[in-house]
Amino acid sequence: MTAREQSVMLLIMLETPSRNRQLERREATRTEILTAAWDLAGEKGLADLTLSDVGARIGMRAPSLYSYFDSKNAIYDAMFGQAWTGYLAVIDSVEPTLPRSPRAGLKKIAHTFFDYAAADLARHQLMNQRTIPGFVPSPQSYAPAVEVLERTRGHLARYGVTSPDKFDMFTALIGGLIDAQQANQPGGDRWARLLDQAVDMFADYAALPRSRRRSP
Amino acid sequence: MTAREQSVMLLIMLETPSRNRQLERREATRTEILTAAWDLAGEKGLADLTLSDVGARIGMRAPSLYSYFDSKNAIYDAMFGQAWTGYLAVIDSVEPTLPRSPRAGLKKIAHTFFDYAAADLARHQLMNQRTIPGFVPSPQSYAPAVEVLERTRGHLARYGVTSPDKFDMFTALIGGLIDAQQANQPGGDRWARLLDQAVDMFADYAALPRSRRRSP
DNA sequence: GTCTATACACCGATAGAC
DNA sequence: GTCTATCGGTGTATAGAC
Repeated sequence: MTAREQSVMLLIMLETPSRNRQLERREATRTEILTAAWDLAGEKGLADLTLSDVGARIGMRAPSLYSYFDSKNAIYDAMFGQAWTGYLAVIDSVEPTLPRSPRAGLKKIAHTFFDYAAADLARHQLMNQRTIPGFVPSPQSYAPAVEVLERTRGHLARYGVTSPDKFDMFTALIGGLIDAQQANQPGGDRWARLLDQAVDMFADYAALPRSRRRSP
Repeated sequence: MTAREQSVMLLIMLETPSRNRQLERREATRTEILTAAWDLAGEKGLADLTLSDVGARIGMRAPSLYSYFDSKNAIYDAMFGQAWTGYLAVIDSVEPTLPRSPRAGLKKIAHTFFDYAAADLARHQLMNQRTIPGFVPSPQSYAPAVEVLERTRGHLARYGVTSPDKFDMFTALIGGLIDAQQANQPGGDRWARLLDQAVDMFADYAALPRSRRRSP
């Protein structure tokens, strides 16, 4: 390390306290904006989100939001990242309790994802549909989505579902139940009730053992 | 029939030719508007449809469209009706060629619906998702959607799928493949390839015969 | 550095001239 | 029936107050 590098580092260290407080305040406001955005997306619909409404909800004018986000699409992008990061946290909390039995495990995974998607239509649309024209998540925001996919792939592999086609079939099946529920009867349980049957149907197709009493 | 009623009727009959021409012209313009709307929805996204663009495409100003539709939502509504009426026509043409075998029949139905939905993302979103906040189809436009559902229910019943739960499972399964394809890889075939496997999986679950050689 | 004020181009919708 | 003009909105951008 050169002398110049040392002095630069010292400067950074000295500045760090106030700098951290600024960054923390900024991050807190960003979070406040996103919370307001989620609320409004839930109330008025994802596509009807307006910067005026978001600003008004936290005592700000619309243009002030541009101090925290580059554009409206940047807000959608941050929401996209939050949604998938949030589900990653759900996975973290559920993972230790996953049962050993393949069918029970797949059911737990299916219910967990279904419940997360069904709890918020706007979030589901942002995560899993192309509701906002032209919206493409940034690599940063897409990363947690990829990690969710990889983690889920690992879980299914542990249960004996190794082929990519079967994995795609599983996600499409559960996603189909979610989409049907959200599109035709949001808040209801007409398709939610079918989750366990769906998993058993898939498990038979994937030739997973029926129960621990069966052959390996 | 009173004399007054007779004269009124005569008046109507005399007026009918020109009146019909007016109505036909009006209907032609409405169709022209909807065609332009479909094109633009496909190019810019369903939610980014604007009346200015629609009007410009047919040599009209935006306000002039209000002579043919009460609102932008009324245009969406008419498009919704067209989409489902169009699929009803597809059903009409496919119905006579439906195979006797349950599995082959279900596969034909699945492929037919998949292809129709996959051919147009905007149409799929309007038909099967809640992309436009607050949009609720009118009873008039919803009618063909209901008829499609009833017709399909009849087809599945003919193949031995009679329980409502199994019918919901089938539509969710095929819909899930469509949604996955449209959301993750529009225009591709990663989930389309799985259609036949999906139908077989469902047929096993619904305990449909494997082939004509089997027991009844 | 953060926010307000202001401006721009565009949206859906309405009123009224022709 | 189609137009222009207009209204209250929108997302976006910048200038400048504090």
